[in-house]
Amino acid sequence: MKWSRALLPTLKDAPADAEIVSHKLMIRGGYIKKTASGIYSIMPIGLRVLQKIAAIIRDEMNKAGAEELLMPILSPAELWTETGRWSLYGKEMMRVNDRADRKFALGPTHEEVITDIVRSEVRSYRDLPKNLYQIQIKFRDEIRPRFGLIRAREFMMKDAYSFDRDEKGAEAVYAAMFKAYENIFTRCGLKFRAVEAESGNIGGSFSHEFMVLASTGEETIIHCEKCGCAANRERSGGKSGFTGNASEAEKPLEKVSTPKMKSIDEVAAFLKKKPSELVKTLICFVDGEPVAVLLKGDDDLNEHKLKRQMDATEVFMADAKSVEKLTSAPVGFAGPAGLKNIKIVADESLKLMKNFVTGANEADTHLQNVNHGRDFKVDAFFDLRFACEGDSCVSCGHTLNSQKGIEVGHTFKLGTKYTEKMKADFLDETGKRQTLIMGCYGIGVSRMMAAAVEQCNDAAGIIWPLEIAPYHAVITAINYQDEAIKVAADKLYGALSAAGIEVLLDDREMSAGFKFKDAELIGIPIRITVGARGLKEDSFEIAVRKTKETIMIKTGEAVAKIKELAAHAG
RNA sequence: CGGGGCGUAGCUCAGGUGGCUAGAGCACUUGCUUUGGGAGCAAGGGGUCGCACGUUCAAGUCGUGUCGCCCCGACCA
Repeated sequence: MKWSRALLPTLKDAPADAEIVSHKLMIRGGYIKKTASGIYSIMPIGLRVLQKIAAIIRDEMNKAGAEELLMPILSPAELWTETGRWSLYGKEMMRVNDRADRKFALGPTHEEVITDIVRSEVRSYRDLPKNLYQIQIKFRDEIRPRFGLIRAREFMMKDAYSFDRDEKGAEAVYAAMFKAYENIFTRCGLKFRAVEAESGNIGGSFSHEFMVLASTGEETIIHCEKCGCAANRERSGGKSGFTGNASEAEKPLEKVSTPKMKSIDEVAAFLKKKPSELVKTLICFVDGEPVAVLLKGDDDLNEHKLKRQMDATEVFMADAKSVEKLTSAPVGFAGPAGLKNIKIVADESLKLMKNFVTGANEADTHLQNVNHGRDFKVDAFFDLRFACEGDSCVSCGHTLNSQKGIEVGHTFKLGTKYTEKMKADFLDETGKRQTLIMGCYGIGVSRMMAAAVEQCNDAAGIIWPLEIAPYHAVITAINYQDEAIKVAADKLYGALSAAGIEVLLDDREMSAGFKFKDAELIGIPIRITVGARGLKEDSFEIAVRKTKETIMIKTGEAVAKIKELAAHAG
């Protein structure tokens, strides 16, 4: 492609509304253009990247025995009603009515649709297993779209759905998908980590997330270098090194005035204590019931753990009004002692604590030397805190590290969650009706493009891994108006194209510096400079974007060298 | 949905206590010069100042409403 003919608008300044590096660089590099909030047009070179990622995904999915299909973007309300998700999904699912006023959803995911297809076509164990996938636009009306393609409302997704006759089969396909995912991210040239995860809205029994590692990622991964286990911060159950003071004698309860001290840090500083000597009391609603949750002052509540431990479907923090009503004190002064009509659950660390500080359920007042058993009764102890760096690994005891990542893939073992409700079953060898066992496997294709940029960039711009770069090479023709340069550049362009190298020829009437900056901004892995200086020596200059390494090469050897570089860069 | 902010040229942004013809840089067009790190000179084109209503002799500027966009939070691939 000749640059002068491409729609490839680069920008010196990033638009004011771009916040993170991938968003800025993709807009500046002409990869994407915002059409509405959270809705982007993919510009030509952006599409090239997306298609390369998609091609790798297709290849690995096909190799793993999956079969591609394409489902409609609109799905009828009736299917969603069958699983209950028409009402459960909430506003994130965009709903539309057709001319006859029939209700449809803009597909945020396709479990219902695929299950409907499979239940009507699969009747016998002989038809199993099945693993079907599509690469398609999804729409989720996000509460707050942000970060460009990282959290867009409309996005490209690969979603696969497997159907098996038994657990053994389901686990085998899950393992195959896991392996395929590892291959996909590796082939795309990305550093990533697979972690244990919460299954969230989709549901199911277990699940993994695939994180592209990037310091700017929103997700926190807790992992163990020694045994290799890794989990999303929400899921991770590290053991804290907290030893407590359980052997201390119980001291008499004491009321202290703490005017306007609401936060743990304020109270701790005021009482000259460490935050870990305080206990925070959080009022939550667990399936509508108020619950007081106690944690060591420097720990944070992991609501997912609370939800799981209490076998609840919905957990949220109480609003200020409810807190005041339940504790008869303003927010910031809640404590377990004296609480009535409310269940009290505590993190396990409290077992090790004596003579701690809590709120007094009274404005501007805290209690010192509080002890459970004596001053209040804990209904249950659970692991409720967020694991953090420095905790020790539950499986091997080694110290845990944390990393930031961007979630680009998610695999779920769904079991019969959908197939049961939708009566998707088959007859086994004995003629008995059995429910299909399902799994689902997603990759955010467009998010992956953004995550790659987030992982691979420098001050000058994007640094694409070769496998997903829009072009392998760019020929920067300095002064293309000069006949000798034009001839040399055109010849090289033709030779590279013939050799299967995807190459962009910068034939614009721009100054050299401008073209260099543009080439670096859009992130093409290999740049070949064709200019008078090199031609005098019958040479071109080759520059590798990633290493900034430059070499002079005789014009006749350029194609071979570039082919070699392209092969190695991967 | 709660809190905050912003809408002026393709992009970044001035102007804002009302005042006559709305500005700058970058980008764009033409010409000349230039050509190995975001070139120089000259001449140009481009705006219903988000939209509506109101106040006023007069609104980019003040008021009300509305729409859009962004940030923080709750929520999430």
